[in-house]
Amino acid sequence: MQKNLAFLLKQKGYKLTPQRRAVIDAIAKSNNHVTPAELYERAHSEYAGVGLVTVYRTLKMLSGLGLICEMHGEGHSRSYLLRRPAEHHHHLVCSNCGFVVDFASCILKDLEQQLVDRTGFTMEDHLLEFHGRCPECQKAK
Amino acid sequence: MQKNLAFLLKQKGYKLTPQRRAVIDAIAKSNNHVTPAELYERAHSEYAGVGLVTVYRTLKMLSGLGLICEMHGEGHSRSYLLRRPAEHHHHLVCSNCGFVVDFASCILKDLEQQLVDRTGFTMEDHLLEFHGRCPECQKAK
DNA sequence: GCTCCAATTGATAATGATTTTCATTTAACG
DNA sequence: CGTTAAATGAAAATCATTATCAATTGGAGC
Repeated sequence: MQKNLAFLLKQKGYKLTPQRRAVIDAIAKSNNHVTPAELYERAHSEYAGVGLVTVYRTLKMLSGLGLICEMHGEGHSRSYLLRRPAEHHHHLVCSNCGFVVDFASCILKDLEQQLVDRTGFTMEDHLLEFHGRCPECQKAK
Repeated sequence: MQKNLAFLLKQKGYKLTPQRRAVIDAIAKSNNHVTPAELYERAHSEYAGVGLVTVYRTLKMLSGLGLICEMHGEGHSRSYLLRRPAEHHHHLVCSNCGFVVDFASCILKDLEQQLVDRTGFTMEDHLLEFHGRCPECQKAK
């Protein structure tokens, strides 16, 4: 289990229940994005006392704390989740197997400034994802 | 009603029903992105013979033809839709009122190439959205 | 105009993801 | 230990979206 995550939870005044432990464990162990349902399956098999509802609640909490982040897919439009490498970053996702590569890019700063100048918007956030085929899946096909 | 859209439909071998007319009208008239539910409301009030199911079906068809495109939001994660200015482009969305500015940007080509070189992925698509406050909403607040 | 047939339709039911409700349990504190 | 607010699971409630299916209809050919 990720000591830092668990510790941070306590710090923020959240109780550290075995259910949350199980969910956090399951996220920490997965090196891809996962759906709440998948996460439930994994967490539940480790510790039977975890319900799907609690998975949703825990994910919302972790998301609120900025410890995980949501994924937005192409066609699906169902929300996925992924562990976050702390700083601002973006995702490159394999459309076949779901493998995710994180990358940090501030190439957008220029573009952002151009848009601000042109439109008068104030910027809050942006969303950038690339979709393609990872090397493994290229071989497989 | 958008003559070009209706005409294109016919060209592609789709029947031009009054229901579809109403839905296309409603999209063409709205200058923001709209949910299927909103669209149903508008189309239905114009022509009562339009059901929600038909809205979904028509949207899927239009999307397949590349005449409209889906939006992926921040928190919501429900799929939105917007009329499309034909070519590849991205969106700048006001997080308050939903006003959308389209912009074309190929600034991503460089980044895309970098990622290809570094990861071995083949690229299929990407998703880029900026979120902020439009000038109107800045004033209002 | 009329006929005909595949395409289209709406009502309804089904599905699937997420949220709410609520009575019960429990972590963390003293 | 005892207390208490927070957290829990089960079940029901909400949503958005899709599938089913019998009835309707656009439009090509006459």
